[in-house]
Amino acid sequence: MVTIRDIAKKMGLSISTVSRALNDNQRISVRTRRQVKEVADQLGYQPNYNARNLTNQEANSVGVIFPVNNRVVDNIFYVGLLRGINQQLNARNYVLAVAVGESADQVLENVKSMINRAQIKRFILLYSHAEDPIIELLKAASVDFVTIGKPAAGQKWPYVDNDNVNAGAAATRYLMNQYGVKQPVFVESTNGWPYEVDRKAGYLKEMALADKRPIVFSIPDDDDGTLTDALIKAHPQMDGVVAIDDYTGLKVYHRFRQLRPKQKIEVIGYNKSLPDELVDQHFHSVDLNPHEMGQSAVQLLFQMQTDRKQYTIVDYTL
Amino acid sequence: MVTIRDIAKKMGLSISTVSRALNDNQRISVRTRRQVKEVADQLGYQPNYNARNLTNQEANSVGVIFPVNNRVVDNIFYVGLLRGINQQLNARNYVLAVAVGESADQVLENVKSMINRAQIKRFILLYSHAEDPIIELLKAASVDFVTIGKPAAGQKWPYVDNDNVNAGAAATRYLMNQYGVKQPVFVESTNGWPYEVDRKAGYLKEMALADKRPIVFSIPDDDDGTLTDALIKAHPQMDGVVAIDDYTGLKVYHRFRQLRPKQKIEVIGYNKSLPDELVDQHFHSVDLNPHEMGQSAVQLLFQMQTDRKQYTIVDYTL
DNA sequence: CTGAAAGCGCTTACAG
DNA sequence: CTGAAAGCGCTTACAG
Repeated sequence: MVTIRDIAKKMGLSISTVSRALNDNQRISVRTRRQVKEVADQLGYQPNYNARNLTNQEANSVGVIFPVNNRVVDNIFYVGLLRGINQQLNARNYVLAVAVGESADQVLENVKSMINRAQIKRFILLYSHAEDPIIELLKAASVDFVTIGKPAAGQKWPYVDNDNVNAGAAATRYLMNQYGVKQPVFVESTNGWPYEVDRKAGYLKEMALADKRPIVFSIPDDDDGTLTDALIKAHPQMDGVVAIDDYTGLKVYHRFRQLRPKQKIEVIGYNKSLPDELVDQHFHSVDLNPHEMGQSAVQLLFQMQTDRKQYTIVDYTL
Repeated sequence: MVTIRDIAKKMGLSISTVSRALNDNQRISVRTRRQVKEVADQLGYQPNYNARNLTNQEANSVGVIFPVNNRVVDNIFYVGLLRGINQQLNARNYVLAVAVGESADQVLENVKSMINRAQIKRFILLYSHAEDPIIELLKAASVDFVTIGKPAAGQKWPYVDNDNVNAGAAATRYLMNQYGVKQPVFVESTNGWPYEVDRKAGYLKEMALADKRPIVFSIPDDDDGTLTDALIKAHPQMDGVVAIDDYTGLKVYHRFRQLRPKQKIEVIGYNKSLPDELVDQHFHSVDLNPHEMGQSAVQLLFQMQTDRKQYTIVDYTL
């Protein structure tokens, strides 16, 4: 292993100078800096992260925290985020460390260990929940973090998100304009996540603009189909669905097909969870561009101290 | 931050003794060990990983490497693996570091940096490809690694896998016995991955046992449907499909539905990529238990030096 | 513009 | 059974 000591010896400089040169310290002459870097390259020098982190009292890692109890289809979205995040981290010579577990306690322990033992000072949460013990921990520890998804009303922290009000309106418009849907229905869960509130607001706005009566289904995630069926039956005029996500959209679509096999319906969800080849042509999805969201999250995380910038909005694609 | 020095001072011991006691060194009396640990707990001592890693010349991290160019539906499987892996890593006070990128070169650079700068000595590959430059790098660097999926014929390294021959036979039997399928067809890609070879062998074995004529479709991943359609048309008697994976299975299922809407068909794929609520009741899937595979991968990775154990077989669920 | 020295928090060979 | 000391590879305040 070649160290800065080897470079120093070879060049007849002190290790202080070599260290400073490699870090582009202004106090070292441009010429020396260039020479040191050349020799470093030539010797195949690679900085030892553990040594640097020990001195800096800070790891060059970002902790990426997964939600507990997520749906498997959402995993598709998370890996998109991971790719975007890691692309930016690599460019900064940072390492992506993952915190994921079966229970909130497991993840909490994982994150504690990242903070206290690994000395990780920056985190990205792949979700945004109100009253999350992880968020409390991160705040208490005074480390930087960014969430994917904006915080609930009354909370405030840096985040990356889409413009969900617009995305809700655009999806509604899409069904009406592209597919001639007369009576789109909005389907939400009973969780009331911030993005649900916003997409619904967009739907309601668009319905008002089109002078149509809005219809909202609130279906718990664990509904076995009974409630979904009842709601479909209660609204014979529905011919389109704006679903809060692909999972919900596909569930409603399937129930609808069972109940009214002959009748036409267009459904749109969010997340682009499945490629077009695997879904029916009447099922659509808004792409939230996870790769770009991931990249933006890192950018936000690394410019927070200087900018105090609070959020980034990423475009959706329809 | 409390360090071993603080514990030593408080107890009137040397830091050597404290370090040894915390590491359960036999040379320290059981009594002292217990006392040191008690005081450590009481003070809220947390070991500094960067310091330890610097001394040990080895990071307490495992690099988890994603494939390039995977299909998005496979992401579901990868996150399952990640959860299994991290559960075992947390128990060992290890950190999960991810290598993922858009191109083989990006990932290669990422892994190089993990080896040379972060001093990571153990890796898990979430895939198993022949002639992979990453594998070559890991071998050349003499670090330990385990792949998910067995190596191609002629290659040899430690891995975790299912018994794919059995899984191929079981899926074929399942269609015939549970759903009365008369003529199951096997659909593979043109990639020839080891698991394809094995699942096909299982299918062929089962067909021979049942005294039926095997039919194999080889469809390139990028087929736009033309070849799939042609093959379906050429085999009017097919009433069941054993597909190499869920992606392929769903594609064939959709084409079949378009071509012969009235005719009954049962399809089975692999990976349990989608929850039951989201797929038709005639679509089935073999669960490869990624969570367990991930756990086994870590166990194998940590007992390699002692056992020279070469692989672990994890059960599938049907 | 450059260097000598201290220090980050551990582990472990050597000594007793 | 325990301790003093060296060392892992960096960064940086202090000195010149």
